[in-house]
Amino acid sequence: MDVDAYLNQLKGQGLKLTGQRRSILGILLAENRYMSAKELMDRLQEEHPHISYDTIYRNLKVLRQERIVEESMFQDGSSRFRIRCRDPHHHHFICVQCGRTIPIESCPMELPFPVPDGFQVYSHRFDIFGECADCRGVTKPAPVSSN
Amino acid sequence: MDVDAYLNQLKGQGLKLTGQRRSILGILLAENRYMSAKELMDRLQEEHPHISYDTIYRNLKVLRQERIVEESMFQDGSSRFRIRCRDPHHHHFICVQCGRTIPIESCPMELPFPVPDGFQVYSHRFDIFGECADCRGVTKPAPVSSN
DNA sequence: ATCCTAATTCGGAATGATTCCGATTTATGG
DNA sequence: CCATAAATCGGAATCATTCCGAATTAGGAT
Repeated sequence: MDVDAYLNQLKGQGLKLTGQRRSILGILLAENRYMSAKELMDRLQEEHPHISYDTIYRNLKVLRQERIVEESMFQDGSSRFRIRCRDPHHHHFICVQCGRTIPIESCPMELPFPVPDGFQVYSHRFDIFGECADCRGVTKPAPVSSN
Repeated sequence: MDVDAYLNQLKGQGLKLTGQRRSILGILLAENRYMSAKELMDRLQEEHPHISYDTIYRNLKVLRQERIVEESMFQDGSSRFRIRCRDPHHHHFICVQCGRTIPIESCPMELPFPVPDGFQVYSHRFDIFGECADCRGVTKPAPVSSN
């Protein structure tokens, strides 16, 4: 999927296609991994020297509402953002170094455990944190990240 | 397990048994659920009107290192703390209202999925967020959830 | 091409959780 | 009761995130 498809979706919602918005989308699409707001800021300043965090967070929120971006709270207490996976699964191996993600081929909700009486489930999360082959400097060929 | 057992463990490490430390342990043991630093502050001020956040966080860190307390990053980006479960499992239904936890009777790591080549697993997390029967004020069985 | 207006951006201030720091106090072994 | 390392306190600092008011801009209508 390319930037234009997403831009069209935004336009359809009456949202404006600003340079900042294009850049945020472009970076997230190119990187295809979890990024922090600060990482985005550093990259965005190349093209938009005066961009503010407000703009970054505001756009990330819009993109999240449009289901283009997904957000995950990391262990350090800050959010990371990435282009949303098109696949239905929602779980990843996550490299704590580079933010790369690799899909997990199953979902724990498939497991047959009992839900407590009266408990209303809203959401769940399942993530496996670690270090990817590249970041570990392992000699083997690195698995290609996707999704 | 009572407060004294934990206090002995701390004493064995050359740590001092201060009133603040006792109170923190006492509250966490009595509540037996995830609590925020602020919740602890509110409760602690009853006995220690001048206690500081520094003291709370410092003690929580010590207790975590002693494996007495466990910490979990919640979705709002702030940490919650609770007395560590003695059971080996580490997954919970978590009520987003009151912080109550109910153990999940399985662990997703039992599932047979492949680990990517060269990926070194450090940790994983699996939590199911929702609302418990008490907080929902339910008398009846709950509707079935999804996801 | 120009206008209009809602959407967006900007910079800086505000917020909230958490940590740091220097000065002071305290638990505990001897 | 002393010595001293451990712990506390209050307030300042930090970091991620949000808020706000004023200024700018994208995009449809004229």
